[in-house]
Amino acid sequence: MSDKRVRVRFAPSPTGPLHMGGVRTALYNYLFAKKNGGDFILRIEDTDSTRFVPGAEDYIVDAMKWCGFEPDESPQKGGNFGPYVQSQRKGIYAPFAEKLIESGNAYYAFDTAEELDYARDQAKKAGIPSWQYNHITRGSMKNSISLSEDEVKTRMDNGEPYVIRAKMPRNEEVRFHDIVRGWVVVNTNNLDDKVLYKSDGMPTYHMANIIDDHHMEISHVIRGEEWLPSAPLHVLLYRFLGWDCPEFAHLPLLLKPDGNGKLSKRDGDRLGFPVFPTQWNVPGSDEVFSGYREDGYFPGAFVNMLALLGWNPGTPQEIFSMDELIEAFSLERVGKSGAKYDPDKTKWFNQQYLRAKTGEELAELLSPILEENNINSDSSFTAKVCELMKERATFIQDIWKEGAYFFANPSDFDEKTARKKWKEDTAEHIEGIRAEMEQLSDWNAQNIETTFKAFLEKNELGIGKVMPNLRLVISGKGMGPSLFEMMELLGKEECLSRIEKNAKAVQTMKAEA
RNA sequence: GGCCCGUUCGUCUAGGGGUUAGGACGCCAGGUUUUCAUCCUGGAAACAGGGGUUCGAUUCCCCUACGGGCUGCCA
Repeated sequence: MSDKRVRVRFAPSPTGPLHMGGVRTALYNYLFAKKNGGDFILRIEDTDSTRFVPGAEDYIVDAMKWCGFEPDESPQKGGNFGPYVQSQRKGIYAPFAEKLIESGNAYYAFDTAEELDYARDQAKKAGIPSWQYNHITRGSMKNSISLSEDEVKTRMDNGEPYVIRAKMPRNEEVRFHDIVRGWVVVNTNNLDDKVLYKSDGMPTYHMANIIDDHHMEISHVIRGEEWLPSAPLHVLLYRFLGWDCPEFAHLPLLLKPDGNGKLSKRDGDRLGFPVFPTQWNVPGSDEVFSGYREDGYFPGAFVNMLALLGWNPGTPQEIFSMDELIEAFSLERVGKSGAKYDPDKTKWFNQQYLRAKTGEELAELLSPILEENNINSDSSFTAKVCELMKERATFIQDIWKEGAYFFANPSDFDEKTARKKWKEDTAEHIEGIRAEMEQLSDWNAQNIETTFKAFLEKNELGIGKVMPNLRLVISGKGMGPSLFEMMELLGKEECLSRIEKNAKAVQTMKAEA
């Protein structure tokens, strides 16, 4: 590693929402930059105007913000190396393409899309699965190497569309070091003459990438493994232009939890988990892709999970704040092999994060859900409910789903409990308990429990015979947190009224069954 | 097909020439609990295969198999 300032970039193309693999790439870039006191840059690579999707860029920015990390330089924020959108940098690329032509490392090519298709088609018929535009085939195509100087000039003068292709050297070993993978060696004979500059006047990724990374003084290129095959081309391009090559780190891919292949956007809704950080509504259609945010995950839990998918700190620690991640992160500890995504582990992370929050924090997060359900609840009461419920919840919604009875008298009663536990004499016992409790002046869990147990003893009743039924009339459920604490929280008046009202309701339900 | 990358429990992974191959998720069993959850204890569960090198290989090398990526005027 050189003594240059660390500057890294995350460079998505605005062709859709950023999926979790992309978020992880961005995260690793961010962690690496912050760990090394450097800059994290967001650059939008929109050189393919045909694939532009409205809203995608905003989505990317918002999603990163939700995840808890933001670029130091970006289209929104600006910076000293802008603009940060490639379509706005259009003018700077052409001279470098021309420079490559002059130095003999690139050439003009006039082949039309149809002609290229034809060549590929012919090759396929001859049993060659993938035809390449390379040192073998370029002589038989229409380009400034195969054509005479005059003909090239004529075509150009006539305004015939052309592209600029890189001219791969023959039989040369390209070696480069990858921080994750070590030395990678490729022979140029296996490389094709990639298009660098398109006929629409825009550079391709390969060209734009190299030029921008150089001008933006990017020190480390941290990107997905899918770029590994084109890295030798990039190394060559730096060399042709006489520029220093940044360090490379190619990250392993995120794989589908089932079967094979890399995680793709349709896997989530197929397998029941989001692949996107936040929900994505496909523009101009009703299609919606679910997001971690909307599904109730904490951004910290999501990011924590993602950080550990392909990287590990070398210690048993699993729960990390963003600052701790920055402190612990290093590219050397990034794994080499693809990681199958495990939705269960993500849930576990969320549970850990939920449990670490205070009742007050959870109450704050629960309040919109209460509002949706037209519940008006005192915030300190809500906080106590959250405190009591959080041990058995994975998501904030669980607190509502499992504990709605704290906020309103239940109208449904667990059938299984009613069927198995509610006997002919139950109503009588419940009423007896109610009467005893009515006498209680100091309403707290301890006293409620004492009173309850005294009643059992006096009437020689087993705890299992009465308690589930009492829980049933208080909460409508067969299980949940400590019954006495629950009753304390609900208050004397509410409990007594529920016992009376709900015992009758259960009785009726039994009779009807 | 070609090129490149990879391969430790089901999954995420630690480790690394001599280890009872460690942890986490999930799973199972027991304990705690009025119940569910939590929590505690325990359990099943892995070095892809074959050749080398070596006193010794899961670890180093080679081959095979398998997996993945790339193979566009997409990024």
